[in-house]
Formats: sequence, C-alpha cells, structure tokens
Amino acid sequence: MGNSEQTLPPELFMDIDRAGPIPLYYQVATRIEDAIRSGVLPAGSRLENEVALGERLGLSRPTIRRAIQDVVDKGLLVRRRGIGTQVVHGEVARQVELTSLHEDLARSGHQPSTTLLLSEVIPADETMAEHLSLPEGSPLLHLRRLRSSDDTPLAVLENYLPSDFTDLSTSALTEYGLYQVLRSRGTTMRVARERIGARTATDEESTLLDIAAAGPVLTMERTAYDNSGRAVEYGQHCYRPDLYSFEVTLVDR
Amino acid sequence: MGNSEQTLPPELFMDIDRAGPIPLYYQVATRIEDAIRSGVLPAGSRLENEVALGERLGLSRPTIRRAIQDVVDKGLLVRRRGIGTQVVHGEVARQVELTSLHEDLARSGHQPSTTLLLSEVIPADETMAEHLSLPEGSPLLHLRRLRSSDDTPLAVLENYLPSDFTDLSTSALTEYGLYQVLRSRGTTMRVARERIGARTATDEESTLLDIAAAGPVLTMERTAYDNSGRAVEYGQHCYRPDLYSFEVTLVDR
DNA sequence: TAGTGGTCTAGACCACAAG
DNA sequence: TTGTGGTCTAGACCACTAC
Repeated sequence: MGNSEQTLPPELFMDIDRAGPIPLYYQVATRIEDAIRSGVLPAGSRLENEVALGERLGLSRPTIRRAIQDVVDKGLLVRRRGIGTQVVHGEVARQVELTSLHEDLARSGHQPSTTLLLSEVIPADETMAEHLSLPEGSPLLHLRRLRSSDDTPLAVLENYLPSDFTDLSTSALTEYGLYQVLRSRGTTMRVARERIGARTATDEESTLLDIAAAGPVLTMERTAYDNSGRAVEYGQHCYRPDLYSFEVTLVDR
Repeated sequence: MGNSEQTLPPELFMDIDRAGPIPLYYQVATRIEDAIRSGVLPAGSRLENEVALGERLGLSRPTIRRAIQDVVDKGLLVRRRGIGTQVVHGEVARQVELTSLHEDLARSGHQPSTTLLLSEVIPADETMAEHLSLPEGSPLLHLRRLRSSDDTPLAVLENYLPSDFTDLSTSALTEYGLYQVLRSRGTTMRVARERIGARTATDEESTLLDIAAAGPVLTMERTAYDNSGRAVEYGQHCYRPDLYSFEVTLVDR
C-alpha cells in the first residue's frame, strides 16, 4: 500500500478574502474540502504541514489548525503526530445537518411536498412533558404531516411543539419545512438528540406510505433545542425504508 | 420561562493537574460535563464567562474556549455571542462512540457474547471492492457473527476485511469485539461512515434473532478507516429493533 | 536528528445583544 | 456603554515518528 508522496495543493488559495465577513479558517477549510471532493487531493495523499501552509498563505498557525480540524471532523482527513495529515479513502457522503427533511430533499434536487393531515392543540401527556421539559397537561401543538418526494410518499411526521407555537400558519407548513417556518419566526435549532430505530408499520402508516401491510418502517424520534437550550420540538417520525436512510460519520477525537 | 441567573460553579476545579499528561482543556471539559450531568449546573443556567473562568483557574482564554467548545459539541451547552453560555435542557444520553457493539454493551453493564457462524476467505465482488478501495477479486476475510446480550440474540454481524487480516484468531473473536482484536494488532479505527436503515428480515435472520418471520430489522452498513485513512472494514449488520436503536446528537456549528 | 502534529500562552480587535 | 462570545496573531514548548 504505497502511500502517495507529499502532494502540494496548487494555488487554489488565491481568492481568500481577508476583509470580508467570512472567517479565514472557514475559507481555508472549504478550499481543502473542495480539493478533496474534486480529486485534486487524491485519497491517501499527504497534506502540506501546518506551518508551511500557514506561511504560504500568510496566516497564523492556529488559523490553519482550525481549518484543518474542521475537515478532520467531517471525516475527510486523518492526522497523526509525527507523521502528517492524509486524505481518507472512499467515496464521501455529505454529512447530515441540523435541517429538516424538507430542506434535505430540496438540496438533493428533489421536489418535496407536504400534506397536513392533522393540526390540533392537545394537553401534554407524561411522555411529551418529559421530552419538552414542560409540566404535564401543558397545551401542545400536535401536527401530523405526510412528506412526499416527487409525489411519492416518503414519511409520516408527527410533531409536538410548546404552546407559543400554536398559532403557526398551517398554509406555510405545506409550502416550507417546519424548521424554515420556525426560523422565520426567530427560532433557530441549535441542538437535536435523535434515536433511530425500526418497527412494523401501523395500518394507517402502511396506507399513507403506500407499502405492504405490516411492512417495516424506519423510525426517528427527536427532541430539538433552540439557541437558548430550550426544548422546542419533539417528533416521532417513520420513513419508507426502501426510499430513505440515515447517514452518520463518526470521528475519533 | 425565566432563565436561571448566572450560576458560579463552586471550586470543583481544585484537582487540576498542571504537570500530568492529561491536557488542561480536557480536565476542564470533563469537570464541566460532570457538573451538568450531576445537576450541579442545572438546565437553563448560565456558565461563567470565558475570561473570568480563565482567570479564576489560572488558565489562558484559548484553553478555556477549547474546553467549553468540547462540551458544546456534545450537545450539553449552547453559546450565543453577546449573551453567554447556557446548559441545554433535557436528559442527556451518552454519545455514540467509535467502538464496536461489543464494547457498547459491556460499558452499559450487559454481558455480551458472540457466536462465530462463519469465517471464510472470498474474492471481493464489485460492491466490496468499491467500499474497501481494493481491486475486484482481492481476497477478503468474511465473518458472520451472532451477537447476544445476556443470552438474548441481538444482532447478526457480517464483516469483510482486507487480506492482511485473514489470519485473525477466530477464538479471540468470540471473546472480544472485532475492534478490540484489531487494536491489539496495532490497527486503530479513526473514521467510520455509517448508513442506517430498515428492511424485512430474511428467514435465516429471523431464526437467528428469534423474531417473527418477515419481521422488521434495523440495518447498519459501515465502512471504517484506520489512522492512515485506509479502509479496513466493511460491514452489513442487522439488529433486533425491539432491543436496539441508534442515538445521534446533532450540533449546529 | 529532523519533521510532524498537540498543547498552551498573552495578548488584540471585532460583532452582537442588552441595558 | 458594557459584557459576551468569535476571530486572529506570534510566538513557545512538548510528544511522537521516522531516519
């Protein structure tokens, strides 16, 4: 397994903007990532060392380190003390981000659509109260939606939100993703905890998803928190397993 | 939703070892994380600001920042410029780490066991060759194992490894996890890319897992890379969905 | 011995939010 | 205006790897 010798990325760092609002480490990280994804930096090749790269670009070592570390965290690079930095082999999938299914689909070139099946206000039962850190019996907005991609049913989404969202525009929810609607109201998701599993579809789900009765579904349960750390969404979703799956990248730090 | 006022963590930073091999940022991060998990820092409370904390501990600001950022990346803290750092609400699950199912089980207090169902060397077909970045037809070690927890079947694990692992001790594989065996041979996993989905169990799987015929299974497909970025393991696994699920924490950076 | 990444310091200036 | 986190610099010393 002869590793490629040291490969110097050519001057594709020409267009770095030192004055603009985009952080320098981000600009560098983006260019490294692009070089890997485009094959300019082939799998197994070694990246130029930190100090040299910093001098070449006129940037300090911490800035370069931050840039490289960001790419490492995406699973594209591996670093070893005393050795250097190398490009990880294998095809690269874009990492799951903190967005909704709606945006994921739109970004990958599909035509997402949503049917609002149910919108009601209910009192929180013990489970919901626990997940949303609210007292039992608090009013919650309960949404049930059917998400389709290019007119094929893909997922049944069940969401619960605290009472200050009970006035959400139902028309907006058929047009945009839930997270987009919340963001336009000033609520931004910052942290989400998910549990991914599988089970047998209910009769209603198999009908909605157009799959065999008692067929398997992929499930995802999620609690999302806004930028103040408050729980603002709890969801129980199920997906057609032949059309959807979750991608995760794990990196040892 | 009155947020708690600024909460000063008491002197639980007393036992910081400046001379030892453990990084200072790691010691600080660990103590913050423990304070959150133990409830000393309650949900919603504000953390002391960076500079003050640094002065109090006699550490520089970058060191403190690194410590706090590590806790943020675990989904336990949320930061806002101009505001401060707050503890995220909700119960905290330990993050999935880059270890094998065997170690996950052992760490959570269960008694894992493994039955080696098959161990053979086969030529790589197109799919395996692609995932492992090897030429088609290369010899691969193929393992099929049944993983149980407390004598209950939990998962059927199907693994493929490059030819330099064909001499793996089969007896060790029934005693330890695959990753432990590899580590003892000097191979450490650094990056893994996983795809999680669901499907119907095959007849063999439903028998092995002791579930209903044609019942649902949770599936995970994974390629793992060592510290030089080389692909060293490809696996296709299926889990009993009533006994196992995956937890993921997403953080906006 | 030379080269690499890992850690740590002591400052500086800025953007953003609150009063 | 004040306080917060976000970015950036220019050094330093160390641990590990290869030769």
